[in-house]
Amino acid sequence: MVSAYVRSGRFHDAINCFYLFLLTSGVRPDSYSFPSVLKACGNLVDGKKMHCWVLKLGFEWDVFVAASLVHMYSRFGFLSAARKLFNNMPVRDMGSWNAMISGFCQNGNAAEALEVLDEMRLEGVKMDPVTVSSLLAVCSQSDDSLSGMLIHLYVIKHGLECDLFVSNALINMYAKFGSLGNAQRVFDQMEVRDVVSWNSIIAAYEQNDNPIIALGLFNKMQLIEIQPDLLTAVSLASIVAQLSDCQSGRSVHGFIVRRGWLMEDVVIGNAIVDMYAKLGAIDSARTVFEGLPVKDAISWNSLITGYAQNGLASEAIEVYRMMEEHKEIIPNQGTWVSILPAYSHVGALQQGMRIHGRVIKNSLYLDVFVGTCLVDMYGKCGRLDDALSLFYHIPRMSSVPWNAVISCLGIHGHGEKALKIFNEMLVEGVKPDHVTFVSLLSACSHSGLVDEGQWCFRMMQEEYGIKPSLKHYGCMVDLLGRAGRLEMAYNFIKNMPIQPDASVWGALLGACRIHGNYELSTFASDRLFEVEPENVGYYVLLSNIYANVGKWEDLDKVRSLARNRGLRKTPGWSSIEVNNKVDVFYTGNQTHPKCEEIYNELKVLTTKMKSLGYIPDLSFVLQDVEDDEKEHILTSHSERLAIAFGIISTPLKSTIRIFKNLRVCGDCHNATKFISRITEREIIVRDSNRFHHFKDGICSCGDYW
DNA sequence: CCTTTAAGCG
Repeated sequence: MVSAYVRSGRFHDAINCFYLFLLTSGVRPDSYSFPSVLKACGNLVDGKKMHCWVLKLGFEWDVFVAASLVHMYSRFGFLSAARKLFNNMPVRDMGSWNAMISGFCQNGNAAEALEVLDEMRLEGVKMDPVTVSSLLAVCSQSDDSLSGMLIHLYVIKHGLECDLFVSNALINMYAKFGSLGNAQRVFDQMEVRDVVSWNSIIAAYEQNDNPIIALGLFNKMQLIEIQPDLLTAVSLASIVAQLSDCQSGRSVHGFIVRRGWLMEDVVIGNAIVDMYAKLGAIDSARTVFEGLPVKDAISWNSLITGYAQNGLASEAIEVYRMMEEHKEIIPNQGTWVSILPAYSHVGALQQGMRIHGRVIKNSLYLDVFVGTCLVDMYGKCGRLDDALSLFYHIPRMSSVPWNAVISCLGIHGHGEKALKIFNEMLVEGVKPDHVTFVSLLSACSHSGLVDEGQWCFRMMQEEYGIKPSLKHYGCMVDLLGRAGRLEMAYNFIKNMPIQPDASVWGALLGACRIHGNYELSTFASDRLFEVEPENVGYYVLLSNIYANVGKWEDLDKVRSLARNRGLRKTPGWSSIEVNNKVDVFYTGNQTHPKCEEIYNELKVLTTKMKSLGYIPDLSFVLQDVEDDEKEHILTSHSERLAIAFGIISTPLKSTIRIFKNLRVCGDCHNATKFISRITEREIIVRDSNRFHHFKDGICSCGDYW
């Protein structure tokens, strides 16, 4: 009975059953029941108590029972207790060694496990399939490919390859290391394969971004009538998400529901939540999440990430708030990595800093993922200095934190500094990847560093053998175009070895907007509407160009073109965080509780601005209306409402941080310069493109934007 | 008695 409970994972029931038996029946347990119940204890916590019972009933000389105790203690990481028992063992068989080693392996304690292994070798005891399987698992967990390969050599030398467990462990290990060839070779050599073998090889391809081969293997597995289990389904969910196959997603969901697995195991539920989120069906993800009988931290993390990745940052923040209300759910590293990007996205600095505090409390501040998210958060919330000093305190062996800090410097317009940090990266021996160069090129383009950008683009290909992607090309067009070299940018596009996409033509069109090139903008927009006719942003951009040069008929044409395609202008909004709360303003907003005060403040400001020489630039208004009306439209732009709200709601002369979902309008940019001078405040505006730091009537970007 | 496969995040 006890062992039946253990096999089905009901450890509490196993232990309770054992105690009931012990205390009521008066019959001595035998040497078979103790090992089972000790295994249950190893999965929970009260092993000490059970150890007492072993001693009380005189079972400590039983080899099996003693080995179980050793395993339990080494699994908890109680080195000395395990060792003491081990040294006192009457007989040391293979099982005792394995008990000790596997305990450490299951604990993730690779170093200890390998130490015991050395000892075992010194005593002339050879590894058996059990030892090997345990060790291979821990090598893959701890990324120790060297030890893993050595063990594989041992396996070949001693003919252990034919063992099912050993082969399965090898497939898993090679999958973890990304060597799919080796994993496949082991799989092909196997004479007998069980469901674990199939799951392992399917997961190998699925986890290494090869969903098509993974799916093929799944079909093969069904053909030879191996029944898929829960773990197969977990891989399957990820496969269909990678293939963005919504319909198959629904089938996988149905398959799992029919088998009742969704109610049985939280892991598969989480996998389905993640699958729907990745397929963009965030509402389905929410529904599955709500229906889960048990939710753990990963369930919550998956939903938060799902919202954040679908661009729904406020929903992600709301879900995190709900998660905090469930005291029994303890947020972990994954939670911070899910929620921090959402805070970055809306500029919720104060809330992000609260997370920073918790991260330090949980000693997770040295985690590369969390550290990178924090750097990104500080950078994107306008605290560049904090982002930089934090960067130097987190591990930076991989390119990931470097990419984040370079990108932050770029959006703040510090191109030179970004290049300097890139140089530091090379000096420290960190290899740049394709993301590094996207960050770097965009940093150059924001700062007008044309030559440096071209140098980076060449170096990327010649020294690092990275083939430029559309993102890189887009950055280059932006770099040349912004700097006014429109002809060069256009020739650059013509010479591209791959088909330019909308982002590339969009960069050219954006440059035309800045430099007012009517002819080229017409040409660029024609190409643009061929490849991406449904992006409303480009119609607005083109309207801006036409309005600027007074081509009202052309503007009307663009408008009706967009209208005929059923497109509506993305509403502009700006947000500001005051007292841990994010307020959002839409252009022309009349519903905010402080609405009247905001418009009054703007009226007062505008008068002062005009006396200092501010002239509204009416060319930024797309509507063909009277000048008075145009001026009013400019004044009610969302960024201006947010700034005015900031002025009346925060202490005098304190810094104001604004977020805008689209690009800041040129007139608002000019106006903010005046406002910063009048109110003696630093005003930091982050728009969809970059940061603008306004202070004493000037902007850090030097109007290069 | 001791052995293999699990979901989220840059």
